[in-house]
Amino acid sequence: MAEKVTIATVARHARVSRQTVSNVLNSPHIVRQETRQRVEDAINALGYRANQAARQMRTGRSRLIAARIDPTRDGINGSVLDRFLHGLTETADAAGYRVLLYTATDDDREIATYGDLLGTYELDAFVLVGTKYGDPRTEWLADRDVPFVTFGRPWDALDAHPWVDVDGAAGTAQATRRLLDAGHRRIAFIGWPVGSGVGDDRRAGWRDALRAAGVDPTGLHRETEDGIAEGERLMHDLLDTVAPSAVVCASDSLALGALQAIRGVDPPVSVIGFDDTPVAAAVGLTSVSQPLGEAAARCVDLLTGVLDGDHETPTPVLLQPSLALRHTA
Amino acid sequence: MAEKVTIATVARHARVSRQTVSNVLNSPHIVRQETRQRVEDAINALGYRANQAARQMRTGRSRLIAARIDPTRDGINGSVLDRFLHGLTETADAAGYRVLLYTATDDDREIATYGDLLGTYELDAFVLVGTKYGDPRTEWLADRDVPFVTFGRPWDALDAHPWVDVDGAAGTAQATRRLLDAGHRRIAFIGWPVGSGVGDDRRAGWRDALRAAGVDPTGLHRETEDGIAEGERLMHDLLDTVAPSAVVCASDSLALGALQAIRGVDPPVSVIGFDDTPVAAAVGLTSVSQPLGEAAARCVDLLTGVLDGDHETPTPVLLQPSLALRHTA
DNA sequence: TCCAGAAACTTGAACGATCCAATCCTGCCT
DNA sequence: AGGCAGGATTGGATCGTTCAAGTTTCTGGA
Repeated sequence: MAEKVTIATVARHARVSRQTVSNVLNSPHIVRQETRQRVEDAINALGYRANQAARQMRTGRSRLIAARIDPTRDGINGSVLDRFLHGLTETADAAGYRVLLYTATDDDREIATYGDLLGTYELDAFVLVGTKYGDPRTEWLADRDVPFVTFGRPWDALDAHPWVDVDGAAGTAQATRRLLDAGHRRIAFIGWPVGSGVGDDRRAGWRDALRAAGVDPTGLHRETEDGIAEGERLMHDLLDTVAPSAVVCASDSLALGALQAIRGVDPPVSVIGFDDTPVAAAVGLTSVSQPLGEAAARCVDLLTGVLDGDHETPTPVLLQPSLALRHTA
Repeated sequence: MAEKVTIATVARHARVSRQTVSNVLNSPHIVRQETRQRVEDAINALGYRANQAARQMRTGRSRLIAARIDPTRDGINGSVLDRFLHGLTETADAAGYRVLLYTATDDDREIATYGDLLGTYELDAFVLVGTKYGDPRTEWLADRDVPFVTFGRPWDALDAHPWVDVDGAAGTAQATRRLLDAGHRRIAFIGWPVGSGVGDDRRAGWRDALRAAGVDPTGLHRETEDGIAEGERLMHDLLDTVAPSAVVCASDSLALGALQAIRGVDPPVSVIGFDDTPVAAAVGLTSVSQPLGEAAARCVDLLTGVLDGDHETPTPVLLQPSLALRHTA
């Protein structure tokens, strides 16, 4: 069994001191070219890798980023997180960071987990997916100067922290305009109850696009919790009352419900969902697509900016979604 | 700013030595009840948490488990990994371990990542999802005595390592029997090309169930790569040639394609998929459901067994799937 | 040739926990 | 009262790295 290769092993092999090896790794510019080469050769020859625990103990930095993985709720929108996490892992890796998972069933437990992760693992930063009004989590982290980024903008506009988000209103507006261009006028909207930032934003995009086209949106929208059954119920309600020729939904779950409700209706009602989930692709549902990989990459960018460099709060990033066209609209 | 709470702080507060505090944490039974209580009170009062880096440096154990997160491929089956990872994180957490994510585009890179993770982070173990014939990854890990578990049995039966799997054959057999019980006789199967362990296993379950019922499976199966379009194509082929009254599929993707192919066919053809993905739930597809949370939990069980205790190779675990009944069968 | 000053490199100490070996109690028995 | 056994407690060393401070080597100008 080969003995452990430490910085001392490399130093001996390259006939320099430990510190010089450390300098080659962390501040190469202060080491003479010739010496640096000798050390690098030794590192390669021995297959040396810096021990993260020892480094962390001295520097207090773990090069670990925490991200939460949720229980798959209704499942349809779950894959959004899945794709985001993959992007996050990939980009973080390239930046020399690793992603650590955690779960929590509610905000209190999540905050308790923060304390635990910070205390025992000395995590460098957190990535929060999803934000809401008066989010206690961001407040807690900000109070303790823990670096974090949210995927989802802060709806309070109280404290400014780094965030990345996708412009949901632009997405629904784009969807609505496409329906308008196709000749639709009675374009309904099925969304979430007023009060959720994301939901209100998506509804606003639809409403403003209609108004801009001179169409009165009054009475054309319905609100409910997310879910297929809920979407189906509200679509039936819409068909019975205002008889829209098209509908934009705040999620693919709702859109899927709407699709079931309009089965057999003639002329066919156009439906557009939101999130471009695998389900949408599977059933041919036109849907607003979020650039999740890009969003994850920008999250890492913001974090590394805070962690490795400038102390000023970086500029938030608002990404534009696109429309994945399929045969329902 | 409160200063850092170390084991020395706790010791001072409880009027004992550092070692006693360490004993309370690691070998509570050798400390007198009264003293233990005093130390525990101090720990709570100060909010002390053992620094993982320092512990790791001395013990060489990181209490970190690595799991791979794949790019979502066709997306439909992606949520399987999602749900597994969530279960893994939850159970690992309860056992005092954390899950670290990594990605890799091919086996060679994945193995290179193993070396990196082991060298710099001293990972305790790996969880591999999916196995294939002659998997180079398990070989590499086994050669180096790195603890690992696979979710998916070793198809070679060469080297025995701990694994957890779901009995795919039992799942398709159960699906097939349900169709037989409903009166079907011409029950087809759409699966993956011969040579993948998982695919062959699922086909075998269907075949054996048919034979057990005295039905000749010859000519009733088709093979293709996974995908909705592929499933649709092969279902059309089946309808044109053997005209089955029901079909069992190796995945929900294939089943979804089959569903599209039979639209309008009368009498309706029954379809059963595999994996019970969100898509299946959404479109009402009956599907074989894997106990993913349970599988993840058993993976953690096996790992902790290897890590914290006995040196003997633990017994593999084969879990039974169930049938999620919906309206397509 | 000599010296100042910079550059390059080396040495000792520290991070916070655990392990080891030595010491200190405490209760019990004679 | 003294001695002893056994468990409880203590100090010191250690893991591998980086920081801070010290020492040597190099460079160039008078």
